[in-house]
Amino acid sequence: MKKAGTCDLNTCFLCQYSIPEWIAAVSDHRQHLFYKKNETIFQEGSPVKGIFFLYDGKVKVHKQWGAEKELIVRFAQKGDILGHRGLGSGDRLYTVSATALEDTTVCYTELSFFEASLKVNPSLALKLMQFYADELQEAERKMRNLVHMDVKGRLADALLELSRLHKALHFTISRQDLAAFAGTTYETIYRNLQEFIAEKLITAEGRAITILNEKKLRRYIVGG
Amino acid sequence: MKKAGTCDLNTCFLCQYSIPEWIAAVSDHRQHLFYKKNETIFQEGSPVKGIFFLYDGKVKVHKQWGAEKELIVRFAQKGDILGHRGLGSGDRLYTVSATALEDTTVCYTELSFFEASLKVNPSLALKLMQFYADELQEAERKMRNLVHMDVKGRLADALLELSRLHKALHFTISRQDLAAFAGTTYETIYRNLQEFIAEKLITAEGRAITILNEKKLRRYIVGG
DNA sequence: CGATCACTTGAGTTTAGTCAAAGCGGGTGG
DNA sequence: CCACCCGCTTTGACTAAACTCAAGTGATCG
Repeated sequence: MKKAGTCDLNTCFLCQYSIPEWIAAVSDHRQHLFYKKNETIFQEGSPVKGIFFLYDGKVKVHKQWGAEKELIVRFAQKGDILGHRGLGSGDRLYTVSATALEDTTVCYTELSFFEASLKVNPSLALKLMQFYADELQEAERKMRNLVHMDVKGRLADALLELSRLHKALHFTISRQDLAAFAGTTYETIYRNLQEFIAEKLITAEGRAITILNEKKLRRYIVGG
Repeated sequence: MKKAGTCDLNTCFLCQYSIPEWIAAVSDHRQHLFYKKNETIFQEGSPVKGIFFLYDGKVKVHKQWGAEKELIVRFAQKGDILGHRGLGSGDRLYTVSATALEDTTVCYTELSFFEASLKVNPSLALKLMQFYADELQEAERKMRNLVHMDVKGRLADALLELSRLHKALHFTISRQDLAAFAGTTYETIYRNLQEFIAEKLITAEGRAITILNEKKLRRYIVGG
């Protein structure tokens, strides 16, 4: 990780919702940090120091289980907030890790300054609240899927979500990460991807995946 | 559901965090509603009209899957907020249902008034944000458990959480609900409960469950 | 007294997780 | 240049957890 220049005011959450009186303070308190591919931005269990806004790059947010296993909770895109799970009422420890999937630039703010911003700026707090509400809904939808859908359905859901995130039918992801995102194992993902390829719903060349038939893919998500 | 009297100012979230100028308005805009056991408070998929605060009773918050299957997302206790998932940025539809587990009184507020309160009262918004952050953490922890823990571990976790919610080692819950909470089926829960009983970690008389050995129960939650 | 409903138990099936091994570049250093 | 090693992919075989189905049991209620 190394430091870099400053952030244009309209990319991140914090800046977009800054009230005029506060813009100067925001400029003073934020800094740009640069992370290389595969570098850890923060680690589950370590104390929360600050909040990150993703300025450029891709980041996975994941929870560990034992040494080997993980669950990817979310992929963050440009403009997204990172580290906000630390704002709860419990211990100030990260409950997830964040790892750069490509070279990534973030806009970083000390926790204390961010909390001060929230107090001073109700519309920021409101916006953040809304963001949480959305994340919570999504998390609960995923929980239901994990319980009631089979792996193939979850994989279809994961692929469609990735496509939505990238705003394209084509994107890149390792099978390992796909497995951790769909909540299953490498081999199972491998076999199910093969099936989707055989059905001509997708193509895959290494990590590059293209969705060919979104509609049929979506059928796997229905269930009862 | 029928209407009832008014709410003492200190039970719910909304009232506790009311700023002085707003208390009169809060009094005008809230009302008490009474729900009988098993009555639906709101239904997944229907439009969000307002926010509820649980004044007395127990409520399950659940997501449906097909006709038969459900997942219980959370049990609400006195003072808890209900319906807050509707505050996200998407459609204003409930993404979960809420059903009274016993006779229940709630303090109800129109959505528009609640949103106005949030704008006027930053500490309410902040408090709610923190609440969401906690819920999100918990939801993500549960997701990880669903993926990586076996049923016995999830049941142990569910039992301990219920005990924590009731602030007692003794509580009452149907096996059906226990299954929906742990993300599994009736029969599987039944068999695993038998095992816990055989190991003298709990007792169960019908729906009444008592935890005998919290420490050993907790061991089932560890995993890797 | 029959019907209904939840509880209890057994048996069979299935999905997906585990383990193991072979294949396949691609890069590195001898 | 070749041999080797590493990491990822591919595939097969086995295993086990837990879901499903089905049927028996017992209690309750009209």
